[in-house]
Amino acid sequence: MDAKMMRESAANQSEDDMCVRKGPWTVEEDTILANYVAAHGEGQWNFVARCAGLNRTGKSCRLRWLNYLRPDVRRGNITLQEQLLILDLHSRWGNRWSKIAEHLPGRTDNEIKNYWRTRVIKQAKQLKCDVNSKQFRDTMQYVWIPRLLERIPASSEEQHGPGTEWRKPNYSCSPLCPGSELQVTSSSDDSERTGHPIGNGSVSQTIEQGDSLENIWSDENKWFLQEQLRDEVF
DNA sequence: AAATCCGCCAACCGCAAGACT
DNA sequence: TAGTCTTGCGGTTGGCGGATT
Repeated sequence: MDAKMMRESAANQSEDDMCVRKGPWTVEEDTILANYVAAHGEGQWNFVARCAGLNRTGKSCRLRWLNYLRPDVRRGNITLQEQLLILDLHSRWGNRWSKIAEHLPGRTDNEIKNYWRTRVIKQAKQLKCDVNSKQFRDTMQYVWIPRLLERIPASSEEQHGPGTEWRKPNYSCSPLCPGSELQVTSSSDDSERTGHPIGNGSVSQTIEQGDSLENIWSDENKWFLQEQLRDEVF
């Protein structure tokens, strides 16, 4: 089919948009879409939607295929390695979900985005800081990422042979930004749960020139942060 | 047992960029 | 060059199911 026919087809589609189906996909729809893509390949999603007899938009078909039906889509929990990679890549590229997803084979941008919003932003809220703040980034870089590295058994590295995307990042405590302040706020629940006398309030520390996180945190601050993070999924 | 809350995830929406006419 | 359409991306929402009250 040439481009002209595709356009005519697309033009006719606008009439059908009035009664286009939305919401969850049925097994029948999945089968139709999967069979059609298997026979004709990906792309031209508006055309696919129309010719496969699916009362869906092209966008909806594309999304369903990429996020669910594609044979190489990986399902299940995000592994520790994947978590680490997401944190690492997000620190470099920000919310470039599709770019990050390129480095996690089988994972979709949607899945990574959901992971970030449900897990990482939740952690930031618990720490009462903005997810884009330097405070949170430092906490991630100097606390969570090292903790993840500790939890990844050596054997798991063997599972990632040559040619795979996974690599163990080399993190070090570089000097922090002078003048910024690290702060963690606690609730009475924390002291009740842990028995530590810190109680309500917050701990904070202003960063001086040349400081690294390791040497600026007092023992109490370190302890508090560890307690905050002790049971986290990270 | 019923009601409510909350986390997770699939799917939708709006926008921007690029291709095409 | 302007208009139209497709594709891809990131933000947001709604519903489901498990946990809690």
